[in-house]
Amino acid sequence: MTTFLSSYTNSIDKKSRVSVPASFRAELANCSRQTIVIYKAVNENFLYAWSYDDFLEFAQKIKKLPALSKQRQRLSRTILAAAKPVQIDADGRMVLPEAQANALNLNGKVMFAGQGEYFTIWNPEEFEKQAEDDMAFYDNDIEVLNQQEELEW
Amino acid sequence: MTTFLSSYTNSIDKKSRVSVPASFRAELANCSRQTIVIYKAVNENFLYAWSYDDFLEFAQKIKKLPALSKQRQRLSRTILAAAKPVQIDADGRMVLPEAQANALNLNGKVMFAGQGEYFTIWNPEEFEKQAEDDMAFYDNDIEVLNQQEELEW
DNA sequence: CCTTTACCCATAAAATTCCATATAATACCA
DNA sequence: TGGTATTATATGGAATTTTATGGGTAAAGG
Repeated sequence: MTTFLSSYTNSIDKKSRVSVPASFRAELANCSRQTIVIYKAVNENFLYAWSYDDFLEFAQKIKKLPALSKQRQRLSRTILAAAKPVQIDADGRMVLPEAQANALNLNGKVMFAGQGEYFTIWNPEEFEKQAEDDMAFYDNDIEVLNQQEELEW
Repeated sequence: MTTFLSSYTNSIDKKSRVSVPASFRAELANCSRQTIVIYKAVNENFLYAWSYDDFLEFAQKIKKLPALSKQRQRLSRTILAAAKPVQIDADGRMVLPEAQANALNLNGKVMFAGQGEYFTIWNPEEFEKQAEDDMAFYDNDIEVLNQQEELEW
């Protein structure tokens, strides 16, 4: 299973190209294609990015909802219909889809944050703010994680 | 399971390289890769260092939370995105990530402290201070340990 | 056509590998 | 057991490779 770790900040050029961090590319190497599926987090200012393979697996969860249910209708619209597959070129770069790049209000720099089986894409300054907010929850979150650990035994 | 014991102080050079203590390298020998995952302890002045394998196991706990939940978002941002995997080279050295090295305020020396399935990385002087502080809690901590022992029998 | 997208190449900077050596630890042997 | 040879470890620096990134050009598509 893919595991993206660490974070990186790269430049975005006039053609909307950014280098995908080398370590992320290495993670993708054993996937069936060098394609990343990107969609915007609802009510948040970052993008989700999955390997094509893992995104399909994630999409299964949505597919399991009754085919014509309202929930499925809505989720497949906000996630599946919004998802853009982008290819990684021979130089290890991808082109950020216009609409999604605009949503991030970028200033020449793009930040990639490894978050396990997916990574997220940010305006670097925005990520900094978010990180500060996250700290307020840290102790509590760790507590929950520890409790989960106990349950497993 | 990996068990790091003892402590060592080595030099850090201009290129931010430090030798990983030989006994720690021996401990890592049966891991799938000679990679250490490093991340800074929150609100403390030392770094955690895990074998790649053991860190992935830890990451599993985070991955078990629902993929798009707020809690998982926060934990994976503060821990997974902050975690830097570093390779051990043929000479037994690793490069300390810049941001994390800065956080330790190093003066040419790095201290490694084996703490069981992970080890920690310190500014040697800082570790000395910490050791003194720890002494104040010693009697009480041993008490807790004894109680846990009784429960297990 | 003209615009966008995919390829290809070039290069600077950064990261990694390779080699060389001093020192410390260990093994060997008289 | 004392002394010496051998090996392992830590560490400095040079050489090589990888990465990120800019620009050009051909192909594709409207």
